[in-house]
Amino acid sequence: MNPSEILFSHNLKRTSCREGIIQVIGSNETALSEQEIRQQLEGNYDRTTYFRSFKTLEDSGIIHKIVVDNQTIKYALGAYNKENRKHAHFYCSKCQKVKCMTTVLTPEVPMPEGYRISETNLIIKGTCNNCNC
Amino acid sequence: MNPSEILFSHNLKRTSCREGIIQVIGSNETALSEQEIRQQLEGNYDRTTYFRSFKTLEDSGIIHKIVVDNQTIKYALGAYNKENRKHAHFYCSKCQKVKCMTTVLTPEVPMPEGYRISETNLIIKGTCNNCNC
DNA sequence: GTTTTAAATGCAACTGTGTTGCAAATGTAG
DNA sequence: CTACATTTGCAACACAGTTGCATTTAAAAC
Ligand SMILES: [Mn+2]
Ligand SMILES: [Mn+2]
Ligand SMILES: [Zn+2]
Ligand SMILES: [Zn+2]
Repeated sequence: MNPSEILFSHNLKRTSCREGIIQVIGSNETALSEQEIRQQLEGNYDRTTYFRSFKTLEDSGIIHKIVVDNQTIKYALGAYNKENRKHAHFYCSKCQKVKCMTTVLTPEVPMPEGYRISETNLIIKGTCNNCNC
Repeated sequence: MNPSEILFSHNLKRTSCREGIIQVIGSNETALSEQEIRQQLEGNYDRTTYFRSFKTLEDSGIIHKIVVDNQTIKYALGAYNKENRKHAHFYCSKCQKVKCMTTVLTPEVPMPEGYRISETNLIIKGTCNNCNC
């Protein structure tokens, strides 16, 4: 599916900003920050528009947001794997890239009595296969 | 150990701001944000001083920082349990409190060839035992 | 194709976090 | 008490995030 079809299938208006964001994120191996997306995007959209677009796209599940730390936020396509499970994310402290580790699922955590889990986020930091050569 | 002794044992100057931060964090069950710490602290310190104090205290391992999302940052005492292992953190989306789950260790994650892990963060979101009554 | 309307965008203004440089204040060792 | 290195306060700045409102636009209705 191309960006336009993706938006249509989620009952979202097909605006150039949204299509551009999906297109750029979809053509990268690693997750991208707002700045990186903006640099790869032709149209010059307002910051507000980016944030509202990210929110809309995230709410619909077209993209997902990865919070590495309070200064490092990245976006990638999709949200779940085939089994509707969430995956871990890897942050390389050398190249600063964030990769969706689709083979590493977030763990089922045994919680003390009384706690209910809605979401589990697993962020792994280290150096990636590229940077360890 | 009281705040003054903690600072001394880490070769840090015993300033009132640092002692206050340690004291406030140490007397709370859950992790605290900068604002919450400031509210419970008597002295009126500059924001810069807080941030530099947090950094110093974190670098020395006296406190640890918990990044729930890019808008929610909390601080708690300590950094490791007895076995020098890191624990998971629980964020309650009802009461917004963050709790160190010292019984839940961060998992040993099996990574693909070539990746080296330096740190693993596990953030669990849901509702806590207090809010589920 | 034109009209209509709800939704998306741009802009201005604002909050909050994080960061730096530098002068003044302070903790600590001698 | 004195001297000195460290910490602090202040000013200035960078940048993420958020809101209200007027304008523009997508897409449905005609
Ligand atoms: Mn991912
Ligand atoms: Mn903790
Ligand atoms: Zn790398
Ligand atoms: Zn709660």
